[in-house]
Amino acid sequence: MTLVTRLGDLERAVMDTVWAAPAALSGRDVADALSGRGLAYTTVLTVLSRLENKGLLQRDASARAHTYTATASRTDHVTVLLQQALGQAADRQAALQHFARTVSPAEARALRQALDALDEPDPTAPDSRT
Amino acid sequence: MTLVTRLGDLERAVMDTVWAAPAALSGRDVADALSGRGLAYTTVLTVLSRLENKGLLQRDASARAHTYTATASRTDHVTVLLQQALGQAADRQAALQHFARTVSPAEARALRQALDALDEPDPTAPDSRT
DNA sequence: ATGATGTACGACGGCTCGTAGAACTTCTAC
DNA sequence: GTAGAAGTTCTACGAGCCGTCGTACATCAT
Repeated sequence: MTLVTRLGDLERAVMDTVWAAPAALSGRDVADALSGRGLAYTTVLTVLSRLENKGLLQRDASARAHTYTATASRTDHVTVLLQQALGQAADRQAALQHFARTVSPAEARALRQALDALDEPDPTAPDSRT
Repeated sequence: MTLVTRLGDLERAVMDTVWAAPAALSGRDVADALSGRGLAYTTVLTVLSRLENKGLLQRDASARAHTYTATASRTDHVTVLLQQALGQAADRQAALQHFARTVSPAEARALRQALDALDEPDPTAPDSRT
């Protein structure tokens, strides 16, 4: 598996459409959502197929009009991107520390909160040792 | 300014070489460092020029053999990559929280430490107001 | 049956990247 | 001061990716 992450502009727009939708979308649905671009319908279908080949979309071909859903949530996808970016660092910890200084205060709070939650692995379970 | 970040394999190898060096490197230096690849010397020069055009390298042409240095540290570069990845998220805070759960314990500690340091803006300066 | 709707496949043009040769410009060592 | 070494610039080509469709073929409803 190579890098899963080479997305062009239109590909990203299609993924955004799929991620924003509450349910599976047909090619027609996506084409309609992107009608502002004046694309041919087949263009959208081609991109959907390519995204399926890249493993980002899953196709349901049971009906005549195939429908597509994302294989991973947008947040999961961004996490992969973040890990890939981090993988470029020589010193991952230093890179993270540098990065931490570039986030907004609200984002810093969100991060800290998530890190704190890591220390309480399962807040719903009764503590096994105290 | 578009995305500064499209690096191919060889381009990355060259950047790694430059980042790993303590001082500016000539084309010959880089070519020697990458001699394992059996590249033509001019290939290395071409890549160096492209990286300069992308803004990742700075060229010193004062001597006959031009030398190159990185315009940003590797850590800075990774930070840009991380911010770009984060920019793909619909909900940046949620993405960060999700990401926080995927880092190693040591990385989590490093992150927390950097976040804590954010609360003490300048530990070296005397407090201007107390 | 016939038009509407849908999919599959192939294709083309632009751009990026790895790759490098050819031509031109200095240095340097006799 | 001249020949070769070493450097740079320019141009180019082939592969691969991406936006973009057209055409051909399948299927469904009327």
